[in-house]
Amino acid sequence: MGRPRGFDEDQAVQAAIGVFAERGYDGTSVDDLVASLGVHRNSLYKTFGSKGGLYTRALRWHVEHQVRPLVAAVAAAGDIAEAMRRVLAADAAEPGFDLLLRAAVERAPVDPEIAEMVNGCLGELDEALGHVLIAEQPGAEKAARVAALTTALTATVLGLRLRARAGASDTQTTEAGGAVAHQFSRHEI
Amino acid sequence: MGRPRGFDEDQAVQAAIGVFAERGYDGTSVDDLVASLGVHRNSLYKTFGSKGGLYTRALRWHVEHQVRPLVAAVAAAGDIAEAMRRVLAADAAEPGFDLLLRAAVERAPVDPEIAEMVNGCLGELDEALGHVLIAEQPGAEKAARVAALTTALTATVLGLRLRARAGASDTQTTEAGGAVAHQFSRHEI
DNA sequence: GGAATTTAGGAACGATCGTTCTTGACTGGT
DNA sequence: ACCAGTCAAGAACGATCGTTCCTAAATTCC
Repeated sequence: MGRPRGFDEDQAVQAAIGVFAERGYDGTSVDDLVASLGVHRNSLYKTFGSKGGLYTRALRWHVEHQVRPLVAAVAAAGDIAEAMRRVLAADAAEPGFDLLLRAAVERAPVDPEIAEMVNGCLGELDEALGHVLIAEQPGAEKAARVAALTTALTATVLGLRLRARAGASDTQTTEAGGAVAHQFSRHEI
Repeated sequence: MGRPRGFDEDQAVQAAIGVFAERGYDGTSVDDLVASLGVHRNSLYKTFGSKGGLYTRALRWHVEHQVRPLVAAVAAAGDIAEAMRRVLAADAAEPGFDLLLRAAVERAPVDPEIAEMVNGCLGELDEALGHVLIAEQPGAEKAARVAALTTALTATVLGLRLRARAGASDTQTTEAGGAVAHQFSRHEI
């Protein structure tokens, strides 16, 4: 059935995640991708259709294989402090969720498909944090309030990573995460 | 002293803020700027030096004239709920702080001058929230804990605006802001 | 009313953008 | 062995990128 491929598709997608996360969509050229992925132009277009197609594939892979496990780890945490610690630890290490962050800022507003993936993923994180919050505060039945708080907590996580990217120190973000977790855990919500 | 200018410099900078905030740095071409600012190429380069120079000027103006008043309004708020309301209201309206958000994500990591401006501005927001927090909780002397909490609160604000950009509804972000403010205000920190 | 000086208006630069085409190398099925 | 089909390699496409150059128009100073 023809000549076999000289590259692994998933491996190429993973490399694309790193490049897009670092330089952004508009800041990444096809030449950059060709050089970083080890996949030649023709194969790239044959396999992914376009630069945008590769980006969508990369974000999908990122969400499903890198962010989803992080969400699962958060959902399995015993308390908010532990959940916060896990999400910030995964954030500081590779691969984190930098591509999701950048996609939310620069692609979601102009690409409905990207927006749907981003919001779906953030919604899952909301849910995970909600489970931890409810398990920790068994007396709180007000689902609406929990939902609002989890939205805020997810926003805090995103914002802390954003500040880390912009130059904030690891200790600053770690302490901030711990402080907000403490604030949420020692009183009822 | 030569032919007078056919454009207002501050007005051009303000227009640039809008364009850069909407399309990002790499997503904005000089042709876009020429068309949106009503300033012709030669004048643009004569006045601002380069695309990057104009971006720096735009961000500086944004921080000093648009974000700073917002920070002042936050600092003057009576409690965290009011501060949160003010920051989210200014966020939903024009001009908000979208350029600061985008700069933090896509320019601060690669441009030290931008990083310094962004972090300085976020630090001011931290301070403003810290004042409100301390005034509200007069018994809390632990400055370190307040600093960590304000870092987290600033991150929450950034994250909520990020989610709004990505498609979250106004009510969702508003309720989230209210919920987190409530969480911070009705117990001591 | 020139001379000097500054801006506006565009054409034009080389470089790079995303994408396509051409050619040859390599494979499985008959 | 040969044909059909897939992939690699790279040249090449028109368009657009950020930037510069040249000329004409408009102002102040003498």
